[in-house]
Amino acid sequence: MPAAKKKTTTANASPERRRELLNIAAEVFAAHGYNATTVRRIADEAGMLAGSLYYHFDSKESMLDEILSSFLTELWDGYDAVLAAGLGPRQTIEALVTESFREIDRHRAAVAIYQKEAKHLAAQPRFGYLADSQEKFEKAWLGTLERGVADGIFRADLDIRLTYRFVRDTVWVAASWYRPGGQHSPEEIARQYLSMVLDGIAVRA
Amino acid sequence: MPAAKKKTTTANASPERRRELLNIAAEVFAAHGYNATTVRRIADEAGMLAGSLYYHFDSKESMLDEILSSFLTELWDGYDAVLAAGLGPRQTIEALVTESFREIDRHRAAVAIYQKEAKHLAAQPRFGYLADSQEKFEKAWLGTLERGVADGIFRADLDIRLTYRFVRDTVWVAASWYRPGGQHSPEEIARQYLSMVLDGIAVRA
Amino acid sequence: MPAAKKKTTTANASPERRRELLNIAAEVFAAHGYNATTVRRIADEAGMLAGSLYYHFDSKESMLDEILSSFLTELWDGYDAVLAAGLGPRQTIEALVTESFREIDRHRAAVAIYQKEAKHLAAQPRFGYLADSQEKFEKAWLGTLERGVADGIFRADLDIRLTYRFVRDTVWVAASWYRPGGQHSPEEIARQYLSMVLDGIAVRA
Amino acid sequence: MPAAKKKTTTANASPERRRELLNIAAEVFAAHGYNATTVRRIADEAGMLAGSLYYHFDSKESMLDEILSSFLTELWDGYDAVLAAGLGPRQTIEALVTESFREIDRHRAAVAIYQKEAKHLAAQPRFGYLADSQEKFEKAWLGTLERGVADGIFRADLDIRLTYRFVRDTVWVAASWYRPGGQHSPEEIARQYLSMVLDGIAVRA
DNA sequence: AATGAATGAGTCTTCATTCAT
DNA sequence: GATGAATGAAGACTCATTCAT
Repeated sequence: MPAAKKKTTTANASPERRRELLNIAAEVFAAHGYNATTVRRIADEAGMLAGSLYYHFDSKESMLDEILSSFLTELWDGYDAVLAAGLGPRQTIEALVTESFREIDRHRAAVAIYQKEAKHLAAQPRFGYLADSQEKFEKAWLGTLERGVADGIFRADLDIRLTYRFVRDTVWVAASWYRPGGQHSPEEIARQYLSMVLDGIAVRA
Repeated sequence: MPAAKKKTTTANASPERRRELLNIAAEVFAAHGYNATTVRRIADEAGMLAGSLYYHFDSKESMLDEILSSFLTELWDGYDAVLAAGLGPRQTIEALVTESFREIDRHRAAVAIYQKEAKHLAAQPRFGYLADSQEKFEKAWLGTLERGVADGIFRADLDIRLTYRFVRDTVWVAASWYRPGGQHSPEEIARQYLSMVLDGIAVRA
Repeated sequence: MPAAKKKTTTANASPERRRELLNIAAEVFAAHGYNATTVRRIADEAGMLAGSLYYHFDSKESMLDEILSSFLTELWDGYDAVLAAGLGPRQTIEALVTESFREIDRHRAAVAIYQKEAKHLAAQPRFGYLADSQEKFEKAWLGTLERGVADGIFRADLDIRLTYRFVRDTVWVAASWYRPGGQHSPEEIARQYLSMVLDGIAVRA
Repeated sequence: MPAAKKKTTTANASPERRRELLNIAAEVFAAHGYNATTVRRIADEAGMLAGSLYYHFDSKESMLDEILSSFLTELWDGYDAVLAAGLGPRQTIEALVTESFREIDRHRAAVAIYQKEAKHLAAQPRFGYLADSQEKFEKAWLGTLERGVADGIFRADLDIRLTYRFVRDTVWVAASWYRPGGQHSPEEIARQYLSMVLDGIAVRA
């Protein structure tokens, strides 16, 4: 009499150990790229043999999946709270940028991976949620910018989609150089970025 | 037997064919990432068999090398001309940004590859010139910004290194979405980007 | 400009070489079982390295697939000809048995593999044709037997499905001991088997 | 340190639990083949973890061993009784066939495994008893048939070895489709098989 | 008796590269 | 200039097995 079949998803193992291992994996993926990272390298870094990782995870891809999806989950928790707060366009942008830098602070590796790999991963069914997230993301930011233009708060003489990309990239690329625990706190970096993006770097006449 | 070991095959073949093949390779590298791109894929795209590429090139890596180095050569031709022109800080930044968007227009694939792979490639001796270029690049941009701050043209209340990264990333990330022959000319995109970077997106009080 | 994309099915390579390799593979599969056979073993037997087989075939499974499907194709060519000939039940059975032994003679390895692996393979979508074939097979044999019983040519006091299995197994199991080029020709073996099946081994009173 | 290396764990545990587990294992081996069966699959089916099986058994192979050897032991108990009874050739064949179907009824899984794996296992020293059994088996059956031919009870115009294989395979292959508790009792199936084998399926003129 | 976590050997497969033709 | 066939090294993954708890 079969007892508990189909526990194949390898969701065994204590969540803490999984987290540890995922952090290690994320770090290596971020540093060398997903494809260039060997499972063995991750295992080395974790002090175990390559095959042992498969006790905790189904595959290298499922590690990536879990890293990205848990990052996006947290990100959207923060974003949704901001968007639900009913702030004005400028305050919304400020809050989104600040929240973004906080996420970069907490999930630097995941963000870096996201930057490098999201585009081609989004094509695979398994990573369809990346495309979904991108769409939702665009709607939130672009919508806020448009509202700001309509309200006369943001400049109307700029191509709004260009502006969107400008702000978006400006924020996320930071993951490529940001180091947690560095000179500036995420909030301070956000403040400076916002100042640049909103007011420009030129001295006002 | 003469000692002319390597490079017996390479560099035969008409330069035009090489260029064609490198363009194809660059496109595929840009789309899927260098590591994820198989030589066979490039060959498929070129209508030949994988092995046949080795009549034209020493290795997959040498294709990458040639793509990146010829891009950087052109880039520095443009940059050096700008830097030698003796312009003021603001005009220099304007000219560098414009030149950069022109390079993105001409070498979109190469720039995209550069963005994704430069960081980890720079560690390898063969790609040492990437690190050199990055250093020279930083010197040029950061120097100009510092000059601008000293001259009272750029704001002094911002962390200058943060500003540098902001401008640098802002420009190059554009390669990830830019499509040659699109709605805006490189010059027009440069103009809008400059307006954002210099004056900010907020309406002036 | 991509020329001839999507030739991924690895149906390159001269058909003769493929056949040679498939014969080798079939022999090894038959001797040790599909699962217990390593790709390396096949390659060894073929005088090449394991990886080299992948120039000719997509996977170990596709070798198995090709072995089984090409056997079944030939088998049904023969069977269909017999069934289309409009013979009486007894003559049909005789012809089917004879044809079967000829197939065993020509495809001994494939038949042995079929015997061992068909049952669990048939569950996989890729090998669905095995189930189809089994069904068609049953229809042909069982139908002929039923016709024979109706015509008063075969005994009516036996469970007809039991009889079907008896005849079916009787024939195919022979693949496990048959060696081509042995003492008896396939036709001679067929003659003796038919004599046993039709008349029994007991001396008639 | 005493020299009692192996078998420290094994053979602990209540014999009933062992039996249960062996039955489960046999079922899985029979369904998917020994090699294709993972220890984890057996454990799943038994509602425990893979490692836990090693409290009861030394190895996967030892499970197989125990399954096959205990089947053969029982089989020979039955056969030996028949052979010792001093029956005539026809009655001996009848008794052996009946006994065989009873074994199939009791040890269906073991018989199915035996059919699939015996040939290549027999080569390994550990399973030498399989070869021994086969030899003894052949001696018993072939001898009885020869005696029958000599006595004028069985036909003399057939190749006796072919006849032997015919009868042998005819009986054992039944394990591949037989389901205990089905429509016919083992004795009834034996009766029908004997009728076919002895008298043939054709209506007597 | 059984679990959780790991080992280590081995498997299939991929892929850059070579080279005779 | 290109093909066809192969090499060889490496990679992801599997699985029987071990063992402390």
